Amino acid sequence: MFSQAMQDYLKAIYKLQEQGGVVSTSALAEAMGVAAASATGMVKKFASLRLVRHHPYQGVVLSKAGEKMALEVIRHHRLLELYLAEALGYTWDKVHEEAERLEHVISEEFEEKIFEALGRPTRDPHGDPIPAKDGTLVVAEHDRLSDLEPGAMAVIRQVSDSDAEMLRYLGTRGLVPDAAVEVLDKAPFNGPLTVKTGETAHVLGREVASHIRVEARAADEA
Amino acid sequence: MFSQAMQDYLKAIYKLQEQGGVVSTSALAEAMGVAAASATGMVKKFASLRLVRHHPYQGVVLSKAGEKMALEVIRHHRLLELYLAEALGYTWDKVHEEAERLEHVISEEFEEKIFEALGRPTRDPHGDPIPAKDGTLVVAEHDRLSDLEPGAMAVIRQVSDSDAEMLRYLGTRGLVPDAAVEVLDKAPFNGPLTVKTGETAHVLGREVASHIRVEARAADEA
DNA sequence: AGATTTGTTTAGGTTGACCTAAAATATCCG
DNA sequence: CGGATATTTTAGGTCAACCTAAACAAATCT
Repeated sequence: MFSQAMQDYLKAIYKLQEQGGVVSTSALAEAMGVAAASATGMVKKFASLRLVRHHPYQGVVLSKAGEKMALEVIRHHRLLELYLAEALGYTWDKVHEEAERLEHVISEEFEEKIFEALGRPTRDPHGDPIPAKDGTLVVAEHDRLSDLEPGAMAVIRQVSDSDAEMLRYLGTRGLVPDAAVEVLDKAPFNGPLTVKTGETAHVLGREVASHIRVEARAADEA
Repeated sequence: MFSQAMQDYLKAIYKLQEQGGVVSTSALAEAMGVAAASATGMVKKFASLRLVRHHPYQGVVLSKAGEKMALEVIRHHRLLELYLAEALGYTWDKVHEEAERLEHVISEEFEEKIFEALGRPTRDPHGDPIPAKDGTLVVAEHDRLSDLEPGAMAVIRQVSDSDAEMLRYLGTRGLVPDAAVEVLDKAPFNGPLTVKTGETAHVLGREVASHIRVEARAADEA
């Protein structure tokens, strides 16, 4: 019985850890949209619950238990996104927000039901891996756009009839187009992504039907 | 932006009003499982928001606005129950609990999607009417078991392969079998319900496939 | 190394929803 | 009618999650 707030904090720590490596209290506060003091308080609580290890000024690290809890929430989130899109015909730009609220209240049974209904998927619509029930998560090489080589091509599965909608959605995921620049600045190359329609292709190790393509280019080409 | 607690209070007031007529603060507290003082506080808040009219010692009455909000939550609840059962294969005994949590977080869009997916239903699996989006609710004659004439017959739609499960579920809804006695004590007749299997029939104004039947009998017959 | 900048924590306060105990106010009944 | 009983409200407190402002500690720059 962990509060919604706690679940959100765990998820945020996990995501920051995944991207940045070191997670400072202030980065956490920033990500959560709360004051630094609030993050400190929550970190102390987590530390006392052994969900994180905390070395002041050096960041927090999720313990095995903490990571597992974070992954449970993320599993819920990704399964929900997929379910909303596939089963209820949500457009991708709406899926995230709805899943954000539902992820905290669905039962294990609900999770199980949609998991089965979707045919036991292992990746969500954007190619992000869905953690297993046991807290296992396999992150493949080149899973993230920011890991792509210059000139590599990433194809994102079709979302809806409206490309604009999908792009807006990807924007909220920090990928395209504004946020992409930000993400890519930390990547091995620098430069804008160009976005245009394409056709079916293999993407991130998996064949998908698609008509939208995200091309990564080196900065000088732009 | 009304809190989950407030939504639950509104729903509780609505239900009490529907059954009992007069809703005292203590009855509300009882229904909500909180101390009387807590109910008083919430009632005062509602009164200041013009969601209820409150005449101390004479009970609270939902205003038009309050009733509309209550019905929105109930609509969510009933649509969810139906969806969980029909689309995800939930057994009836699990449906209520899950809907109870989901009802507070789904968006209007989610509501709309499942409403359409279900073919714009007007009644939930137990025959309870589903309020319309605009807060309209038609309560047909004899909609409730407790309104039935002695000897009348109510058929409840099939739930799962396990009759026991369904009966347990109905129990939580205050209908069968323990709770039924309580409800029926306030009804025009007195006595136990006998519950046994039957076959397809018209029920509460609507034809349903069923193999479970709830028979209401007058006390002297029992 | 010392001072400034940056990041972190502490101290103290607010809010919403709850609680218990005590006080106030109706209702009921002889 | 007046007191016993029941209901309702007030008063004061707790807890979780947030806040601001101030104190403190580390890192960084010259």
